[in-house]
Parts: sequence; C-alpha cells; structure tokens
Amino acid sequence: MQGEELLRVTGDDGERTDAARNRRLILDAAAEIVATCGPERLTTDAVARRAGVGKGTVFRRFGNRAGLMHALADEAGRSFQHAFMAGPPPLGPGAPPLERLIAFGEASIERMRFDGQILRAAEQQGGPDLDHPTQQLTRLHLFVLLRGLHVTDPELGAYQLSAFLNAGLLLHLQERRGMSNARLIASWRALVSALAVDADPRRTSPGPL
Amino acid sequence: MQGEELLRVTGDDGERTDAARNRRLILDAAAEIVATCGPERLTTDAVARRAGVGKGTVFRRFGNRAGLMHALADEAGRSFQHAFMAGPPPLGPGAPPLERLIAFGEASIERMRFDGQILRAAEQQGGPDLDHPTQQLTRLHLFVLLRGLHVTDPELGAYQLSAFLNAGLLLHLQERRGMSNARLIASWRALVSALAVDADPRRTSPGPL
DNA sequence: CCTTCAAGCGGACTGTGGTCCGTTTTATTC
DNA sequence: GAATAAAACGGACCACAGTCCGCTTGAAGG
Repeated sequence: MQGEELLRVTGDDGERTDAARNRRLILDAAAEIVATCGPERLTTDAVARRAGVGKGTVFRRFGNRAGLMHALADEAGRSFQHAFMAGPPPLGPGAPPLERLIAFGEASIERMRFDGQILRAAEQQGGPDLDHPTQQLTRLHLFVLLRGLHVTDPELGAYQLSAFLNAGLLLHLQERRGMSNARLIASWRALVSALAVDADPRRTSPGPL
Repeated sequence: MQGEELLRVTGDDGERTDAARNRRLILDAAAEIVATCGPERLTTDAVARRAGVGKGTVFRRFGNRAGLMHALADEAGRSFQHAFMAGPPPLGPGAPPLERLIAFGEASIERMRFDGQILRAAEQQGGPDLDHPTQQLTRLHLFVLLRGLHVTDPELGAYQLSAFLNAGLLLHLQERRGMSNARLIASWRALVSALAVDADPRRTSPGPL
C-alpha cells in the first residue's frame, strides 16, 4: 500500500463493478423514459428513481443532464460512427474524399429521422459541447477529408461544416420549415463541392481523383 | 365600450405607460448586472429586485431568461444592424454582394470582442432561437447577398453561413482554441468565395484580391 | 369626477438541475 | 479474513427558472 494507490485498476475501465452496474441501470432507465415520453420530459429525478439509485449517482456518472443525453446519443450513434470510420464506401474508407464528404452529410441528414430528438436534447443546454469526444471525432473525420482535398484551412473548415450538421438546425429545417432531405443534401453537396473546387480548380466535382 | 376594447392603443406600441417604464427599468437593471458580474451570473430574481419590480413582471415582458438576453443583445447590436443595412460600403449597400458578404463576416467576427458574451448567453438555452427576429434579419441579409451571387439555394446558404457565425462557436474558436481573428476571417472569405465561384465560375473572387 | 375592466403587477409557490457530505461498498494488502 | 483507504452511494438540500392568481393601476366612457 505504499504507492499502489495510483494503480487501483479493477474493472474494464478502472471502474468499480458497482459503478459499472449503476451506469447501465441509469442508461437503461433513461433510454426507457426517452422512448416513453420523449427527451424533453426526462428529468434526472425520474431517471434516478427508475434506475433505483440516488440522484447523486446520476450526476457522478454523467456530470449533468446534457452529459447523460450525450451518453444516450453516443449509444444510438455508435453504428453510425462505425459506418463512417470502418464501413463500406462511399461513407467508409476507400472512396475519394469528396465523395466521402458528400456521403457523410447525407448520412448525417438522414440520421436525424431516428436520432434527431436525442441529439438535439444533447446539444442544447449550455450551448453545443464542442469539446465532447463525439463532436471531436466528427470534426477530426471532416478535417482529414478536407485535408485530402487540399483545402487551405481544414481545421476551421471542419468547424464550419459541422456547424451546419448540428441537430438543432437540421431538425428545424426539416420540421419547422418543411424542407425535404433531398434539398438539404443538395445544398450540402453544393457546399462541399464549392470548397473542393476552390481549393483545387482542376478537380471539378468527384471527377478523376 | 362597444368594440373599442380592441383599439385600446395608448403608448408607443400599444403598451401601457407603466409597462413601458418597467421594461426600461428591467432592461437597465439587467444591463448593469451583466456589466458587473457577466451574463452567466444574471438571475431573473436579481434583475427583478434591482429593477424594483416583481418577478412576474420580468417574465411577462420578456417571456424567459433567454428573451431578456435577446433584448439586451438586440440593444447592443442595433448599431451593427444599422451598419450593414444602411451604413457605408462595403458593409452597407453599394458594394458588390461578395464584398458585402466578406465584410459582414469580418464585422460579425470582430463584434464578438464586445458583444460576444451577451450574444452567447442569448443563443444558448433551448438551442439557438432560429425564429428570433434578429436571427431572421441576419439570414434575410445573407439571403439577399447570396441571391445576388446566383447561388443555387440562397435560403439554405443563409442558414449554412449563419450557422458558422454564431457566438458560441466563434467565441470558442477565439478563446478556447486561441484562433486569431485574421484566421477566422480568412476562412470565412474562403468559404463565401468558394460559394460564389461555384455558382458562377467566371467570377473568380473579387478580382485579384 | 366616478365607474369599469382589461392590462399589468408582484411575490409566494412549484419543478427541476445540480451540490454536499455522512455512510456504505469495493478492492487491495498483509 | 481483517484492516484500510479510496471510490461510490444516496437523498437531503440549495438555487434558480418559470407559473399562478388575487390585487392594483391606468386608460376610456359617461
């Protein structure tokens, strides 16, 4: 016990077994409530009660309500994440960058039909969490693709593009403004194509890369 | 009293004199608190107390905390609004659309130094208010300029561009990521130039820039 | 002036997010 | 298996946004 304290690793992730169990209980309870009443009806009290844990436990695990929502959204989005990182082209690796960018936008837009509500709930409250791992992963993905297109400032470009793909905006356009996915996708395609063309005028559209 | 009830117009805006007086008291109190402690420290209780009115009055006037913030932000941004609608070019009318777009982005980015905090406070909480009059005005402005560039879908283009100019994102890039305004502006310029070029390839940038 | 009544007022009240801290559990070491 | 300390637990507690409703004010008609 003379320096072992720092290495008290036990579970999968340095998480105690009771902690892991409670995380799952909370996540399941939250998912159930969201499925039943929608994300905006989810209260931290209700989650704690349903999971059979104290309120403090919920906050210890997830930080705050938004954190819980993010965790939920991440579970829902895990397959999407896998699809664009390791799935078949054009979304996954193998296709040229511009095609992958277009496919990424399309997939993000169409995904809203299923995960939009939760994603929106996760991103509001204290402004979008630009530092959240999932957000960072999305931006990294966009960054790599933009760099592949020789865009001047791919880092900022990734911010610009992801700003448009946020759930609050897309859902507003789809529901409030009644815009079709086809239109949203066309506009996305125009945007990324413009960036690509501007970066290297010889390369029009997905053309021969 | 036989149908006159609908026309009970008295103040400037159909607002009773005591209501108008209280609106000013509240707005002034709020501005003072923001100046003293920053926007995140502003509580509706404190505003009401300082203004010497009841809490209900604050909510009657402004709907909610975000509404109050918006009102504050609008007051701060009135001169900016005037500048891009009726001021001298290139921000105001007179310059070609692309130059005005670039100038608009520059001004928005530089404005964050002064109004960023309040703007961010106004736009968070329930997601950005895409329906707020000020937001609509911004998008209308962008829409007209994009249409002037013969962009395919200027309406969506306006949404795309304004998504990037939101205070939460810009402040994050400036403060958290330490990005210079010069870099942000360069990226904005690249973005709108790309859209312009894509819409009409003959028109490369605004000449040799 | 007096009456009338819609608009406005205010502050007690409620619901919910988030904190705090004394107690309990868990893993490790001997 | 007992001792130990860190980690986790839980629910009372607090702060703050937003609501509700009985009371007041002020504009307009008589």
